[in-house]
Amino acid sequence: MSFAINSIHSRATAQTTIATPIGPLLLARTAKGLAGAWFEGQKDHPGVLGAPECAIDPVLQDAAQQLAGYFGGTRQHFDLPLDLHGTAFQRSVWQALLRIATGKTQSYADIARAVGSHKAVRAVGSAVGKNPLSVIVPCHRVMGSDGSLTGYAGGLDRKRALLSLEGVVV
Amino acid sequence: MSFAINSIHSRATAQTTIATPIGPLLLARTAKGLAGAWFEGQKDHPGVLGAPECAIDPVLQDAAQQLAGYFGGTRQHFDLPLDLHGTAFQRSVWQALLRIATGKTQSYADIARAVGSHKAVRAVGSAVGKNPLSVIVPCHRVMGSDGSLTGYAGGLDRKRALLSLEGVVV
DNA sequence: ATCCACATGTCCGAAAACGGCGAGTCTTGC
DNA sequence: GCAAGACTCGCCGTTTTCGGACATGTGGAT
Repeated sequence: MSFAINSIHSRATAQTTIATPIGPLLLARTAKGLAGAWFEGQKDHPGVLGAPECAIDPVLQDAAQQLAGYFGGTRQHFDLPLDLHGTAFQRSVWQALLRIATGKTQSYADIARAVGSHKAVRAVGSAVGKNPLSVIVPCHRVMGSDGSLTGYAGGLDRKRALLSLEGVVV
Repeated sequence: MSFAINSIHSRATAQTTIATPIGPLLLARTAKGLAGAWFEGQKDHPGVLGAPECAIDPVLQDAAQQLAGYFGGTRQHFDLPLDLHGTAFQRSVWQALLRIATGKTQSYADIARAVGSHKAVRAVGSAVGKNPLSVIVPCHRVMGSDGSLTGYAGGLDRKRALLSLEGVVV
């Protein structure tokens, strides 16, 4: 097995796996901030990371605590240094996701409008699907224009659970 | 809730509800004339209209008075400006209805012949069923070829009552 | 280099379903 | 026999549904 240059595998400086109500979540950081959060079995889960397992890393520890607050229902948004790697288009999509408030949802078309090209709906779809920071970058708040629960790299059950936790009725 | 462009909801300029022996009748007008008359509980009753409730509108007042005369048995036909919206076929059917005299009846096949396509009997049926001006456009004067009382958007009881008021024996 | 597959949404045409019917057949019950 | 139902099928405008084409950015396969 080989990994692309500059992938998370070569950049990660620390990692840890925390428990959540919807399954273990692997957190990874780089020198610049939190760079990855994948549920077990998730589509882009990197598998074994070369980085040292380190539960006392300040960023990871902070993330774990904020996530605990989120799943406990007491925290509405995250405040962490993020290191998002992707194309310019993907980053603008992910930024748009970060602007969706907890408990709200938007459609893929809404995001497309927000990033300036209202017809790039499918492109938005694949960009959303490649979000490296589950939960923290709230890609679960994106639904079809007709209100349908379209897809989620971590499985639709998790998407439903997250939305329901935020008080959204599906 | 949203309404189709160009529906009665966006065109109505005034409305009122009058009492009749067979239940409340909602009247609505547009700039061009009387455009709607629906009994309470009728199939296509538009529900709440956005138009201002206005009992002293000249057209509505005139309509109310003529209807009072009709239900009192002293008036045989109406003389009002009408604004009928529908497809070309529907309008031709409604025009044919207007030519049926009080106290007379015709069959759906008769109407089909009258509008030129003697085989479009079922099509006539649905057009008649969509008549927006109950009583005034006398869709209640249409019966099955065998004399049966087929259907009425406001309920068969009302159809029976109107015909009986006009002296038709069912 | 090219092609394909995607966590979509909009539009347009074709096809099918749906009636406030009517005429023709067949089946009952006298 | 013979009338009054029950059933079938054709008829036609309207409405609803369905399927394909298209627009778009990226990554992986060929």
